[in-house]
Amino acid sequence: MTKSIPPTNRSLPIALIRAREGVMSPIREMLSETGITEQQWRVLRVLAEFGRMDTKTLADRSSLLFPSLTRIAATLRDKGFVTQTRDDKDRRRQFIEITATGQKIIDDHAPQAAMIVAGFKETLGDQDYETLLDLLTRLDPGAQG
Amino acid sequence: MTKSIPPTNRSLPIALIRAREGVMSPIREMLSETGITEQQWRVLRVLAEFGRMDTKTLADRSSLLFPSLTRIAATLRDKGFVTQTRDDKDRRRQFIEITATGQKIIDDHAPQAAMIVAGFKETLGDQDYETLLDLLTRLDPGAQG
DNA sequence: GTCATTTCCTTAACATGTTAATTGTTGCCA
DNA sequence: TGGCAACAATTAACATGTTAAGGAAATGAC
Repeated sequence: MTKSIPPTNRSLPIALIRAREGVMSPIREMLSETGITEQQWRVLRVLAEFGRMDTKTLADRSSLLFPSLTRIAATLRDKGFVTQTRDDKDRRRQFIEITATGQKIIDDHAPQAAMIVAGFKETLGDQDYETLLDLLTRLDPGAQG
Repeated sequence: MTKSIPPTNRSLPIALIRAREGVMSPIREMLSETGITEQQWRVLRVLAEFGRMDTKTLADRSSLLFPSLTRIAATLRDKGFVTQTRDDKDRRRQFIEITATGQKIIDDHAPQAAMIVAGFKETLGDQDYETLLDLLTRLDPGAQG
């Protein structure tokens, strides 16, 4: 019994990629009319949910690496969806806040996003859906617990 | 009861991203010494498992889009890990095959990859691991069933 | 106070993801 | 056979992922 890697059709990394693609495809389609990307949407959602915060916290909550967030923040600022302000007490740090224009993007598309997610919840069933979220969380070393 | 999107910590797309990052991080670390990327590894694995095949099938089995595969195939060819040959009967099509050098990359690192995956299997337990794979597959519209 | 260290953020460089446009071939059919 | 639709693959353009290096500001030892 050799210890070879599993066939690709039962590979966890590939399964994760395909599932993500399946979930993101309709969301990307929905976002295409807004002109913002999936990651920009994620940043706006975090800002809408938690309010003004520093860049490190934002990167963590958005699951983005710093270099990506730097670019995305610049893009969103240029589009007028967020504002960037320096921390006067520590001028290295920076705070980011969603604007009314950015909030409108969220408000206008949140219902449709909710419907898409509800569709997947229905596909799996409420119980399996929660089970899936729990199992995924257990693969995330950053999750507390 | 407003129908708003779920908080980001119970968001399916974000949970998928974080789980993928948790799983891929040690695999990327393992691959860093080989000089190939995670996607290049995936392509080589598919070729090692199924043998010579046309580009469309390879893209499908590797879960890669065509433009990505074009670049990756060129990179792997330059590194001597795969060969590309035109189909004489239909000169639009192309076949890709792993070389002995490429196969050696797989052979040399497959055990370590297997150990990493086994670690996650142990983390979740055999039962939950299989459950997770099943649930993920149900989110993939490309999966038959 | 000064300098090395640390921290936060940005840039750089390269690979991939994504969509759209383009090129080269094949097949069809009037 | 001539022309057009369909197809395979590439290229282009832009955004992000990833790692490494760089720059500015704060911290701490002395």
